[in-house]
Amino acid sequence: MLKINRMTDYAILVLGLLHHRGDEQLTANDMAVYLQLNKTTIAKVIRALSQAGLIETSRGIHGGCQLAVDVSKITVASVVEAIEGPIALTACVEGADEACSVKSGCFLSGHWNHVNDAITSALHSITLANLFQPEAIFPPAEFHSPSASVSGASMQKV
Amino acid sequence: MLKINRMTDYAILVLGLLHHRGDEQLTANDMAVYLQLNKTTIAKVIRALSQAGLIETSRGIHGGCQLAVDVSKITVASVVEAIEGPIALTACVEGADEACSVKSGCFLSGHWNHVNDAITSALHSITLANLFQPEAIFPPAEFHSPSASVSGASMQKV
DNA sequence: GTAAAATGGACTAATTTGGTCTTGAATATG
DNA sequence: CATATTCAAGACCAAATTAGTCCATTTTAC
Repeated sequence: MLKINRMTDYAILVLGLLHHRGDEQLTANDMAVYLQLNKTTIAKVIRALSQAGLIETSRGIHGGCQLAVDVSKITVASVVEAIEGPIALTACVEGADEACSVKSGCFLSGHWNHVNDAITSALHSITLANLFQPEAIFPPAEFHSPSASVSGASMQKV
Repeated sequence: MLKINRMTDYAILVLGLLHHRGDEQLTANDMAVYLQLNKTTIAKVIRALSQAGLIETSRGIHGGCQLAVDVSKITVASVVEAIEGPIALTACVEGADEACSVKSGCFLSGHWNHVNDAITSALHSITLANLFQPEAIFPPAEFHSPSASVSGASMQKV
């Protein structure tokens, strides 16, 4: 269905929140409260983003998270890959973890790569800076936290 | 996960088979045998493709299916849309059946459209003719039917 | 009228995804 | 050093989605 899944959606909300808060270190708990999501769910997202190098985390009593990279350098593709792994629509795409078992004889061999490349470059061409409208994001007066079910970025089937 | 789902995969196999057979009318049963899939599953795919106008069907004792449009005119996007409905990655995209409930205040409002447009145009830019390599498709000597599980086009998570 | 074919809907099973829980490891503080 | 806090990691269960099957209906050629 070519849908963005919810965890990726959350990841974008998390990155948006970190961006909004600038240098401030936020804990998983802070963000869970703001985003009205479960703490461990946010923790999962944080871990994935941290492993992908998009955010920096520190443990301990004054630990928390910060953006490791400016939002203008973070593409939608990198967020998707951080959460969902390499972008590969089908088993026939190089780098997919489940290789096509009819490799040599497969009449689509190599051609899904074109489709996949097209998608990937489309996702690479859009940064989070493009996605976040600075003036619209997180109104300073009152922080209108989008809940999970009404999240602006919430995914759905295609 | 940005994956192509299995039904869409089957649809592409069906279209590939119809293309290979040229003018010949094939029944759902014929195709199910060739593709080693269940007849009713293929029937479902046929119905969707027929409703989308990509194939022509005729009922009755000598009924069957034929391509309604040349493969050079069929884009990957049109197949995806035929099977899965309008391409929309998120709830915030115009035309999605589940409207974003924080519309006015949503800080991502309108921006998912960019992502969605990028994906959609990527899928529109690739035709089935691009996808099928005429010389590699369905070797004339013996028809090596790719089974469901080993389908060249089989989907997987991304 | 009968057989073969698509149509359509309902239902069940399988898979995937999301969310929760528990345990462990790191770190600042006193 | 003990403790509280925080991220790390994996196991697990629940929910949602997708795939597949079945059955009855309609259409059409013979």
